[in-house]
Amino acid sequence: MDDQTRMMTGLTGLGGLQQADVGDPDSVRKQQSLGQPQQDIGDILQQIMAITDESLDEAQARKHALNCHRMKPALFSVLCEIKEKTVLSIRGVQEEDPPDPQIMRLDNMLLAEGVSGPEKGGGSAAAAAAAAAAGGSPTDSSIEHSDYRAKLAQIRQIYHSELEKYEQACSEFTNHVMNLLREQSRTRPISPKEIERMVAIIHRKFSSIQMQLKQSTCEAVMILRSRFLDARRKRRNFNKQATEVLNEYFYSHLSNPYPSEEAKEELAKKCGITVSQVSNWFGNKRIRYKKNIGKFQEEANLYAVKTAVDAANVSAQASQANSPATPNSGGYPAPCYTPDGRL
DNA sequence: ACCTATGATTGCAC
DNA sequence: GTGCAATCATAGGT
Repeated sequence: MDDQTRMMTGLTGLGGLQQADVGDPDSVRKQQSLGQPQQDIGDILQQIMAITDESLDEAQARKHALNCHRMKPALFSVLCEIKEKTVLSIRGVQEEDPPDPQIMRLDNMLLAEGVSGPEKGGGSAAAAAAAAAAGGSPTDSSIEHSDYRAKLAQIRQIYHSELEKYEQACSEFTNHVMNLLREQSRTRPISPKEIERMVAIIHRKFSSIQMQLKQSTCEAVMILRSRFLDARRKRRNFNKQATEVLNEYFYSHLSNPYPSEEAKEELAKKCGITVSQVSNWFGNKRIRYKKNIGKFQEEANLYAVKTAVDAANVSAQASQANSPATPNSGGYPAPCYTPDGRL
C-alpha cells in the first residue's frame, strides 16, 4: 500500500521522460529524436511487453533499468488506479467458500472408520464388533480381524503420508507464489488482498486434490469392508450333531422356543458355535417353522419321539414313571403324532 | 445347471 | 436389546 501512495505522489513527473536509460539504444534514439511524452510511454510499455521474449539475464537487466526509470512511479500509480477499478469488479466474483458438505461427509466417514483421527479405537473397534458379530470359530474371526486391522492400518498410513505430502507441497507452493508476488509487487501493483486471494485459490486447488485423496481412501475402506463382510457371509452348515442338539431343544420347547441366555450359552457350548449363532438358528427356525408347519411335521414328530424315548430311558434308569415329553401350552402349534410315533 | 436348505444380515417394531 | 420378517448368499443335493 505504501508503495501505491508513494507512486501517487510521483504522478506529476510525466513530463521528464526524455532520457530513458532503459538499455535499448534504438528506443533511446527514438525518444531523443521525438521528445514526445505519449510516444515515450508507448515505448516503455512496448519494452515491458518485450521482456517476456527475452532471456533471463537480459530481462533482469531490463527490469532493473525499468525499476530505476524516472517514469516508473508515475506509471505505477496509473496502473494502481486501473487496478483499483478492476478489483472492484473482481470483488463481486469473489465468494467466501462455505464448508463443503461433500468433504465434511468424507471427513466424518474417515473418522468413523478410524482412518483419520486418533490411532486407537475407531476402525479397530468397528472391526472387533464386526468380528464378534461374525460368529464362526474364534480362530477364524481373529484371523479375519487381524487381517482387516492390518489392511486398515495400511490404508491409514498411506492416507496420512499422502496428506502430509499434499500439505507440504501446498505450503511450499504458497510460499513460492507469495515470494514471487512480493517480488513482482516492486514492478507492478499487487495489493496484500490480491496475495491473499491468490493464496486462497491455491488452497482451494490443493483442498480439491485432498478431497480426491479422501474419496479414494473412502473407496478403499469400503472395498476392504465389503470383502471383510463377504468373508463373514461365507458360511458352513453346522455339523449333524449340532443341528440335532438344536432341533431337540426346539421341538421339546415348542410351546415356548425361546431359550434363555443361559440356555443359549449351554447350547452354544454343546454345539461348538457362538451364542449369536444359536440366536440366529432359533430365529430362523421359529420363522420357518411357523411359515410352513406342514413341512416340518415329520421332523417334529421325529424329535418328539426321540425326546420321548430319551425321557423314557432316563425315567426307566431312574426307576421312575412316564415323563412329559412336550409341555405345549399355547406356543407354536404342536405336530400331530400318535403315541407310538407315527402320524 | 438348477433347486432347496440354511446360516447370516438387515430393517423394522416393540 | 430382542424378535420378526424379508432377503441375501452359499452349501449341498439332484
